[in-house]
Amino acid sequence: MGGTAGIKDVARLAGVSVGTVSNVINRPEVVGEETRARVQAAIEQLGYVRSESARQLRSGSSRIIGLLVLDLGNPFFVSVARGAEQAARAEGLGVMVCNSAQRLADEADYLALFTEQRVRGVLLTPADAAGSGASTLRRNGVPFVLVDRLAPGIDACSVSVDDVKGGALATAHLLATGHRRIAFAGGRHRLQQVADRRAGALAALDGTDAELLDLEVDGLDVAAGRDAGARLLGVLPRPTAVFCANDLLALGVLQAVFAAGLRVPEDLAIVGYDDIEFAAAAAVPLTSVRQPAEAMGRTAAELLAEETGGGAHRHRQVVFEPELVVRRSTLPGARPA
Amino acid sequence: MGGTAGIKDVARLAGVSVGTVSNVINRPEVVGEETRARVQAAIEQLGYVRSESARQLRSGSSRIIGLLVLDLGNPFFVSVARGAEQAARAEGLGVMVCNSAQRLADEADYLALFTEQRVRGVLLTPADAAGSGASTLRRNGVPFVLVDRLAPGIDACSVSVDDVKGGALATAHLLATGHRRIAFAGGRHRLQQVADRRAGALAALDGTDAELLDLEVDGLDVAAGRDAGARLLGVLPRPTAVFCANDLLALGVLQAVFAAGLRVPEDLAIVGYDDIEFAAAAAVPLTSVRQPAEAMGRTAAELLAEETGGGAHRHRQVVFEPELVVRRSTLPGARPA
DNA sequence: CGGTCACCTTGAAACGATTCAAGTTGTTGA
DNA sequence: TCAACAACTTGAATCGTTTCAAGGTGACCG
Repeated sequence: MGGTAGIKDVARLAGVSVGTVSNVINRPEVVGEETRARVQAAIEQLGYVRSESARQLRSGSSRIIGLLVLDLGNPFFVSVARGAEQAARAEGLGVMVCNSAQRLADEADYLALFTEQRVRGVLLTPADAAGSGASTLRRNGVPFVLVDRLAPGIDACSVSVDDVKGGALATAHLLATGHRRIAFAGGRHRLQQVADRRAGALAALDGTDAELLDLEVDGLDVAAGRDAGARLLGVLPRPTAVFCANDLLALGVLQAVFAAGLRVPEDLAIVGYDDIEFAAAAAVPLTSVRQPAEAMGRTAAELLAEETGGGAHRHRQVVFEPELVVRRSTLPGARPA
Repeated sequence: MGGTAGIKDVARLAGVSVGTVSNVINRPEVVGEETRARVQAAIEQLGYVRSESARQLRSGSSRIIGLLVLDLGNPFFVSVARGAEQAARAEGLGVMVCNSAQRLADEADYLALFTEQRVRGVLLTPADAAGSGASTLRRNGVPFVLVDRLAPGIDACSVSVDDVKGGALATAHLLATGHRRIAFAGGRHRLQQVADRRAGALAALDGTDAELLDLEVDGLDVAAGRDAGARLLGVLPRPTAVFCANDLLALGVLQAVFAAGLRVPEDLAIVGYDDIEFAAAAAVPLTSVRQPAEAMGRTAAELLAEETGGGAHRHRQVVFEPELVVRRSTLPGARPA
């Protein structure tokens, strides 16, 4: 036992050549039945485990794909990862999940790690609008699929959701329920997704008498939401609704509203984005824009598998549709006049 | 460019031997200044990236550690992963995060993947009480640290929290706020953590006139909690409080209570476990038992680094203390007589 | 009986790095 | 002038696989 037995040891014990052992492992059908059994027995007996690095070095291809997500603390990305993992397993591939936490430096580090590992390919949720990560990969010849992001001008596959439309859906809903003074928690964030959702909101507002108040945030998590919520409540005249760039922010805003002794949706209506599971379980169940997270992960992994699978492949841009889920946090009803 | 330049190409371009290039990369201080600059330039120019599999094959040691968690959908484990990642980076190591989803078959698959990769070591949250994963790793000579689990009888490091104590804390709190009929959502689950929390609850109840009702669950997520909650409300006489094996269950129970038109804590008090961020943001903020998730991940990675770092090492069992965080879901007050 | 074929097995040449004993310079001190 | 030494560089051996041309055997056919 011990991880130290090599293919040579197996060959010696079974009384065959190393080539035959390799065949038993990789192309059992070409090996004679009796020989195969003898080799299998030797493998068992020695506890032989093949060295993936040697395999990869010689054969040139890796069995793992890298997945770099923007924020593992956001259940949305966890769902994406789950979907990717499922699809990858179906192809016999492993997934190495890493978290850039929206830091460009970390993104670069992980991409370098992936490149050194010669992973089969990378599923990337880019941390910046410029797409520096994508160009690094391109330069190094690493196949990749952009996730949660269109790839305009970048010659690659991508899987995304129409965020402009999502932002418009959310905002149209707020308009329809009578709001005219609406805040956008997300401000002028550098993430494309946030900018798109905001653009959708502006588009929905266009031609109405309603106005949008930009509320800067300094992260996209619950803590940032609490902070933004507290600031929002100080704004006069106070907006009657807030559209948050994601559900984590929305949950934070909700906490801030409660901490101030106010009510949702009476004093402030809230719309989130992503429809994570916790949005439905919140203090006041959150209206949110749902994205098909698992399907995105799955599709991305499938596109990558196709691209690196040897067959024909043309880059594709898969765009999913967002869907508004209305819950109590925007329930029309008694609001200040 | 392209990922195809090897160390030989660099050597040729720089007009030196491959040994020197290797030295520039790994031991720059032994190379003459002028040569080093020339080699660096060649590396840049060719976009050379060293092949990790070749490096690993020859040098025998990998730069990545595997982390296999029970449930990535549980923010508790995401925090553990974050902690592990931090510590790993500090040691110059990468982390490959995988999700066994509590399925033994998946656990086995991922451990096999880690073993083939010859990872530096594995951080394992075992999916069964028997510790089959641990013995697989032991048999293959892969160093590992158990996470969120004591290692009784297993000769390995471990990082855990005193779950019996946590269960006792939660239950003592319920007793102190007047409850006598308490349900335990988690039933006779095969996970050691769940069993321990239940044991702690029983211990706290010992010698009192209170009773514990086992409520089976068929997962440890929000959906299972909703289901268990619905069943709980049908039990007569209805328990006045429920202690849930984790916060996801608790959030699900909370939803079920609301769906039935009842109130928390008046009709049912709820205590969760883990104190995930969403517990505080819930419909009714949840009382919960906090575990130092990031510290656990960090410590586990450090122990592994020490064990595989070459220096002296003796296996250690690090046990953290749980801490009760009281919130509104158990606020003493009007309860049915 | 020779030729063909199917079937199985062999063994050596990669893959791309690291390592290390040995070699080459250049400098210093006696 | 030479020995000793420091500073740097070299190139071959090696890690554990996969791959593949070539070899061996026996069966079958004409």
